[in-house]
Amino acid sequence: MTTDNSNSSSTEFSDPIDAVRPDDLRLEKFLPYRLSVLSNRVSNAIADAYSARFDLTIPAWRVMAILGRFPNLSAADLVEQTAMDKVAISRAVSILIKNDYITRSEDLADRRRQVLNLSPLGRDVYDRIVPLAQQYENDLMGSLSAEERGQLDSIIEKLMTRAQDWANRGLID
Amino acid sequence: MTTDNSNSSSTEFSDPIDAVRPDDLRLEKFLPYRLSVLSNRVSNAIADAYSARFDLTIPAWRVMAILGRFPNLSAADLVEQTAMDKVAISRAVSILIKNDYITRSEDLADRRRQVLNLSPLGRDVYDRIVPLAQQYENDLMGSLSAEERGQLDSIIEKLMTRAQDWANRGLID
DNA sequence: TAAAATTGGTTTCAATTGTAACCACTGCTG
DNA sequence: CAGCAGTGGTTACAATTGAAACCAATTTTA
Repeated sequence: MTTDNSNSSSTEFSDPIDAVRPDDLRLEKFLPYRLSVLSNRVSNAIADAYSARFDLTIPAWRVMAILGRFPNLSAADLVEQTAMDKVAISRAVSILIKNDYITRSEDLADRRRQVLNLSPLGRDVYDRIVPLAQQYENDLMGSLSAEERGQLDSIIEKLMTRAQDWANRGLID
Repeated sequence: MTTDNSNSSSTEFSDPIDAVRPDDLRLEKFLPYRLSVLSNRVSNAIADAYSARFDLTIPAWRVMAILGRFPNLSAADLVEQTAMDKVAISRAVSILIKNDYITRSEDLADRRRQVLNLSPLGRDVYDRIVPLAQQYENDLMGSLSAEERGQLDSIIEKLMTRAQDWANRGLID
């Protein structure tokens, strides 16, 4: 019920704002901008929560989130799973090891690889951080209807694919 | 259906998380994570385009986007319009002045303020950048149906509001 | 009307992040 | 096998970003 001002999607300007040049860009309606603001707000809030309670950065938390589900991964495996790059992983891992949240052991079969796992302490933290994360997620999702949640899911998927295409081939024009 | 019976506002944690291990968290379904990945992909692609063609960073571009629509703003006005902070604005402005994309003049009424405007060159660049930005936006939106575009608009609005609430009051728990 | 507090904006310094170079090891090719 | 390309991971260094201190002009207030 709160939702509607009329259909705000299309591009009609009957603006009161006199003499708006036809091709001005309205930043506040520009999707890349809005995504960026939204994502930053969300990430900052969560980053604060994690760092205050567990002394964890977001990259480090991501690594833990993956290791909690999938034991015995290497750094390279983490790169695959997290959309983070090698360097970020390497730094996150070294922090986590310093905190005794994860353990690192050599892979005997391939002495370049290191097998990573949550330590008992790390598992502990993981078990406490996951509900916190879920709380944030639920709170966020709680502002949407069940229907909207479904829509959002599929919309993000589509946008993600398109943006990925850009990275691969660039914007075609 | 799944996620809520608790009205999102309330503060009840009656969770029997005593002996029960929390569910694993699936990072790839976690909204904050997905937003972050999506936003980064989009921003990076666009940042590359801008910097390659106009030697502009995203913050600088944002400042131009606003000044193109609203002349005679001060840095403080820009802070209001862009969700960027003072420092970022100050840096963007100084780059833009160095490039001769904008002009800065003293406000006689208040000698702390500086009135900013696009220079003729800046207006020129603006007129070329806006269509490029719109092309990206259209391409992104092109992956959605008209209906989805409307849904996305209102969903973002809601999420934005919720995330803003966090910033103000923190997650209530 | 002289402090004191506020506002506009910049500078400084530390922390974060990205890029490239790098070392150690593996695996292939000849 | 020797040599060389590729992989796993870290290090070094530059660029970006954020937080706090700061200067100058303005407003408040006692």
